[in-house]
Amino acid sequence: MPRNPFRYFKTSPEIIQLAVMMYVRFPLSLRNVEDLLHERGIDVCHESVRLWVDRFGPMFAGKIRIRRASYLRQITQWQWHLDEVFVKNNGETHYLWRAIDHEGEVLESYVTKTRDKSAALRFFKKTMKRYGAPRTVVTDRLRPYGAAVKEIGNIDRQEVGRHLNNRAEKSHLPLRRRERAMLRFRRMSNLQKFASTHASFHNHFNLERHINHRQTFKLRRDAALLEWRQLVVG
DNA sequence: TCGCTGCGCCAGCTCACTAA
DNA sequence: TTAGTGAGCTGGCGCAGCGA
Repeated sequence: MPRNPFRYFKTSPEIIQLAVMMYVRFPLSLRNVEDLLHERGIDVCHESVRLWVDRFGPMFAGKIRIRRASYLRQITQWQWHLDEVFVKNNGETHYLWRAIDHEGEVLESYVTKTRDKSAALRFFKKTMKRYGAPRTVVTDRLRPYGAAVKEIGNIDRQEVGRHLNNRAEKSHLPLRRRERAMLRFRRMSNLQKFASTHASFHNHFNLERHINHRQTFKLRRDAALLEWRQLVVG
């Protein structure tokens, strides 16, 4: 029988879940979330929100990943789009590697200090360990990708093109918005943890509003919210 | 023991002010 | 008009102390 992770917390799991969702999903600061909860008659300090996000964010993200696992197994072997983006971390430049599938689902996020062959190789192996080998890999012209793909033995599956990888480039935008709201990340471990959590939340709540009819979008939004609320129960 | 709070620190950003 | 500077603000982070 697994222990209830909320057993010591004085605040109800529903409120904790709401606060975590607000902070991770939307570009809000800890103090913004504190104010919004206060508006609903919930009095907590911003530090409690930080504690909850740190403790329960990865837990919720893990549950989302487990629930989407069967869906991901069906589709993720089609095509991967890989891209890396630099992120300032306490003044130092780090690189956030991300793998996106052909439907815009964020498969993996990985933070490294360098942008070389070994970093690309680690990222590849980590992603393939979780999802298996893709049919095709789309990358930009960054050389470490070619070297890593060659070492893995998938060179015939790599597609390189200036505009082919727009899907991956565009997928950075939500994280960039979030980063701007946070002003910066301070620690590499926090960046890695937040990037993974943010990706899971984004996958769950990304309902492709722009390509669905309003009615379809509303149904999918209700379903996502219902599933989200069941995470605490399940 | 552990959640929660309050406080202070640090780094980055914005904007008003000043000098050239 | 433009570039440089510094004060003030914002938000993340660390930590000590309180209370259940």
